[in-house]
Amino acid sequence: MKKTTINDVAERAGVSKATVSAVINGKPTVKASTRERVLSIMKELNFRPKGQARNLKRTFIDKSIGLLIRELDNPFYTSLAVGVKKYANQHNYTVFISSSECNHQNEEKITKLLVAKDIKGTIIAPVMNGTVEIDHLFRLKMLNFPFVLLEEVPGIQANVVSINNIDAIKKAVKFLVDLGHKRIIHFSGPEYASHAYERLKGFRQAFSESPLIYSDDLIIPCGSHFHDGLNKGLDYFGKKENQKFPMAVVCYNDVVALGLISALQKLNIRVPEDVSIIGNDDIEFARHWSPALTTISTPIEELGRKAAEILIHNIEAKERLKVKKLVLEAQLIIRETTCAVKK
Amino acid sequence: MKKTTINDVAERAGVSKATVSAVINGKPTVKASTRERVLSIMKELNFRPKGQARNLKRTFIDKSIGLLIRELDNPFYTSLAVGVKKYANQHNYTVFISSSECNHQNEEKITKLLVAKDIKGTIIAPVMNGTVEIDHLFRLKMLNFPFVLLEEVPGIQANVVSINNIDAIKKAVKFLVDLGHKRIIHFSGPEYASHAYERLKGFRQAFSESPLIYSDDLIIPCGSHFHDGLNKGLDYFGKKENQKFPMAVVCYNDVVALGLISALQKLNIRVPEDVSIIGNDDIEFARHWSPALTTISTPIEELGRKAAEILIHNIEAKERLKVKKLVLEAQLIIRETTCAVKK
DNA sequence: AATTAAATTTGAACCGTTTCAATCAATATA
DNA sequence: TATATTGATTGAAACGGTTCAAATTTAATT
Repeated sequence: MKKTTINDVAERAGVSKATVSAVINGKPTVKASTRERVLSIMKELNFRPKGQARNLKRTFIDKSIGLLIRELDNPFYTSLAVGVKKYANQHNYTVFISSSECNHQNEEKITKLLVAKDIKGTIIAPVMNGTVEIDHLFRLKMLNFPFVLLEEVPGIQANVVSINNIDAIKKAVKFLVDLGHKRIIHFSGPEYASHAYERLKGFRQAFSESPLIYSDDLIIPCGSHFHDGLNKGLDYFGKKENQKFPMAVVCYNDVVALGLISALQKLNIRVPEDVSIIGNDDIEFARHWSPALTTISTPIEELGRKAAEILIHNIEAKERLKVKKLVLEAQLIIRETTCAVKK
Repeated sequence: MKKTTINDVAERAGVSKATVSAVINGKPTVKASTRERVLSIMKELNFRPKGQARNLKRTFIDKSIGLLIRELDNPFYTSLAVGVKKYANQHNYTVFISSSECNHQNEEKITKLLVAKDIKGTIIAPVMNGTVEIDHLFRLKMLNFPFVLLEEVPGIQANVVSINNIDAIKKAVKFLVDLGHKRIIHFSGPEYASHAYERLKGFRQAFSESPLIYSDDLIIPCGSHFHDGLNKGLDYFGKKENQKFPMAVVCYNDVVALGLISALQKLNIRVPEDVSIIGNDDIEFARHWSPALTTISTPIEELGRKAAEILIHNIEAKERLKVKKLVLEAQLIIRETTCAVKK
């Protein structure tokens, strides 16, 4: 069962394929009656001219980049996309976003498609759940397909723009320690998301640089959504043995932190007097919540903008460029969900 | 300044282009030393094999659809994308999202790219700011490129899946009227977004079906973000002459409604005793806010799923299909930001 | 060294369009 | 009526890869 081609249309219409082509492209030279006939046969045969073949001969100015994210409904990636888009649009590039949903197969499939479709380059937030798979990245390098990673991938020499998540969490923990907190726990993010992993790592490192002693039960596996924070919060703080106040929780992200606050309100536990809370991302809701959320502000939009900048620079470069690594710093924003421990 | 092609590489490496092709595709038949040589020349010449040309001959299973949205950072489109993605992934399709940012030129450019890249079809949330431009949609029809619209576009006979926004707002207004409200205003959305326009239209129609009398100053132009609701709220209710309580506000969307609530809290105006508020979308935050937001729940994810279903059905259909129109109904969710007017 | 088998490489056809100089048809002009 | 002009159509050559049967080279066997 072959697809119908321009030849089929031409034959059926009793004209040459050059004429059909002229109709497709709206050339004014073709006679009205011919055009009508060809058009109706195109419709009848459900003819879809193959874009790939068309672009082979004609010169089609095509400025397009990909943005391969991990999750669609994570505000982190929304901000990121906004940053990418702003820079890209200024430079006349169209961006196509696709999500791997943290599945490696998907990531691979998407990169293949980007290459197949002759997208000019892509930004990738790589899936990194335990085992690192990098074959597809090597492939991109072999094909000289420009890309920039939003995270360092072991074994791959490539452009990376990332946020210093480890340091960010360390700042948060240090802040709490300085406030006199002795009991600090972490509501951690989805395992597959590697910035979640980094935040976890930062949490551990912070302990080793403080008088506190780390133990694995300080990590409460949570997730990335409001209901994760809410449910895990109800679950954890619903148990009497966990209510050793005052204490503090560093959350994977703001949405989880807000969910946790709701949980604590339902349980009549005071924020911040009983439990201090620190979020991560500084989404718009964070500052408007009551109490306003203390959080770590990661320059996400900036991250996107920088990534786009490097990518587009690579795409348009004549010569081969040196690989570039860029690390953006996060910042602690102190609001109302943290307070000092009373002596 | 020509691009380097497979011929350049072949010549430089002293092999035939068939061999270079074999290297590109990782065929195991090529001798290791040859592979190395070719590879290094590919790198030296910065050779990027043209995907379009590659796919001409080989058979590459390519299941991809586009999703053309209006705004990146609008939760409406995030939910929509999730719905589309769920259905698409089940059927092995990859979705590429791109945003027009409500600019017509962009919309046109994106559709052109989708066609050029041989994406198999697309879902479109058309920009509709006043003047309707439909040339690009006609073009899609001519090329038999499958698409489904998320809104009826006058003059275009196409698949449409939409939400009955008009009726949704009418339900909201009727509910308020039944509660005894006499003064009901509308914080309207961005002018370019046509569902914002529909909601406005529903608001007007609701008046004509009630004892109330419509007047244009009941419409407060606002926007779609939290800060829009917040700032407009402070602005409007900061003025003494607008404080005719009790009254009610129907908001363009939830985020605006939540912003408005924050504004009222700052102004020490009670919700819902002084001002009843109704949102739109039923985002996750709505139910968790305090007070929990009364809102209109639009089946957004369902909208996306249905659109994807129809699109993919069209893509895979052998014969030409009849155009399909589907309207999904919204539902009023009563929570804590609305109350009856005391006699 | 001759023969056979296995490993590499290659020439030429092909994929489905666009392009454009050349041709053919229709109309206007002398 | 012959000729020039304009309008429509077309044939054949690209475009930049992939494919695969056939040719060539290298290694193994007798």
